[in-house]
Amino acid sequence: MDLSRTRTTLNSALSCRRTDATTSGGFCQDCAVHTRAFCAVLDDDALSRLEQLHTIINLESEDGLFMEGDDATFFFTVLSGALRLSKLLPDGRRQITGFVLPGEFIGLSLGDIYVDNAEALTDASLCRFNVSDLERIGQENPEMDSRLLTMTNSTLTQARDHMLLLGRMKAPEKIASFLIGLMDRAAAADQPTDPLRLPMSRADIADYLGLTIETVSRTFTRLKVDKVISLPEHNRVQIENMEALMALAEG
Amino acid sequence: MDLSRTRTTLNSALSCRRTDATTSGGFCQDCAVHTRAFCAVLDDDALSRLEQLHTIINLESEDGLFMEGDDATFFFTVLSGALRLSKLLPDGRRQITGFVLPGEFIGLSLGDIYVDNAEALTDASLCRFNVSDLERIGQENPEMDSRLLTMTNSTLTQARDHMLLLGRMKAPEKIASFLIGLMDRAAAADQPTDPLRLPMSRADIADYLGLTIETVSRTFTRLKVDKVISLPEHNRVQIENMEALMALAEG
DNA sequence: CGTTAGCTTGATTTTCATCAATACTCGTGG
DNA sequence: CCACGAGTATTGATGAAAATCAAGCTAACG
Repeated sequence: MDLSRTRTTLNSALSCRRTDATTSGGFCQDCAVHTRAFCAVLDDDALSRLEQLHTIINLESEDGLFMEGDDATFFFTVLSGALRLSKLLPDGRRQITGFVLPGEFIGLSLGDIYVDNAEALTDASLCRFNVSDLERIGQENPEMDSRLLTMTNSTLTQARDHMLLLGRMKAPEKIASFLIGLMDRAAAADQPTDPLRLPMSRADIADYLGLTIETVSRTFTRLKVDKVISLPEHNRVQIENMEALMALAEG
Repeated sequence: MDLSRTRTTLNSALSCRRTDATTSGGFCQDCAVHTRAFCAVLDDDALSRLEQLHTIINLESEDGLFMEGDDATFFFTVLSGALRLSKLLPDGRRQITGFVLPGEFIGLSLGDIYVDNAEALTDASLCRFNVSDLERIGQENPEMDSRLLTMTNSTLTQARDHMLLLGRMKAPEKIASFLIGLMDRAAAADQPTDPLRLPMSRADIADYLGLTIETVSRTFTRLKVDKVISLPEHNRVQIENMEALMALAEG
């Protein structure tokens, strides 16, 4: 098992390239995710206060946003790109607990520290707030907590589905479920699904599905041989037989 | 794999023994969990409205409360006992996604149907509300959503910890983590930890940890042989070497 | 007691991880 | 433009962990 990951130094949020609200020239009304993010339910008053408080953060692929154990000072909404959340065992074994897509948020913590690692999967931009500012706005805008509750509950539902996958599915079922889930999300975001782009490495897929990269690779070639998918490029998948894929995903 | 589970008919919430608010004679102030449950943050006014709306449900061990796909009409707070939440694959493979203890709630759904199965692990009593009633109270009492958010977030954190266990831990590590977690929860609830009671069967433990009952059993005896634990009874565990157990749990 | 459900133990098989080598991709510099 | 090298992916051979198959055992209950 690769121990180097535990030693990898991740950038702290503070060291990322940053554009503040006044120079970014962006307003919430123009924001790419303003209809989907937690702030979509806020009125103009609250929104204009958020505008004063936000900072735009730009990450490059593989940049770290925060690590497990860091002070949970900030709360982020993803504007573009994708991030991964992960947890590590002391010996470096890694489990990716989820991918975070535009409109979704990161960094809502229980106590005062983050409970997982967040890293950019692709180049990404985020909208950052101080947790304390956000709490203040939340107290004055009850609809915000309601919205955060709905979004958190949705994430919890996904987490439980993923627990079924991790605990009870075999490798081919895991891969099939993964591809279908990815396709659904791409379709929902009006991104091409034919072929489908894999924005993450084999290592990321393995650590998401509780497998090794070798098993991921072997399972892809197995599906290829069986004419269920084809792989025009290493990070593009063409689904050739959707019925077969769905049959696999269902167990 | 045992297919019989998918055919098992579970009682619907409607068929459970029920005591309504007037005959139960219970008031929120006297409730065993009134300092811990979601309703702890409500003022006297809201509480007295809840009193009018609640119904006490009593379950016996192994009774079903609801199944995945049922209309999500009700929301429940556990007053006593414990329940399990689970998800099934079509062929009967089961993953237990969590145990629900007194003070915690069940049945907050995304859409209009439940996304998992809820069954009593032990005899249990619950406080039941109509989701629609609760939503009304919530709109008038913003602190309720804030409380539900905190509790849901806490459950999500547990779920992610469990994903690390399911995806990356070996059987002995899973069992050790499980025992430590159980001990912490028992200690937090002022229940005896010496020996520690296992309120669930080997099958439940297996389906919670993503193992088979045979592997659970073998791992227990392995820990016993290694003098890490002893098993005075099938459902009591005595931790003999806490250091060794914690070392295992950490990987 | 006898029966049954739940638990343990043993033998064998399967799946996936590990170890090891090879190929592909892409960027860099000769 | 091609050679080189690093990182990533694939493929192959082997091994280990856990599942499966199959008896027994134990404890609880009529």
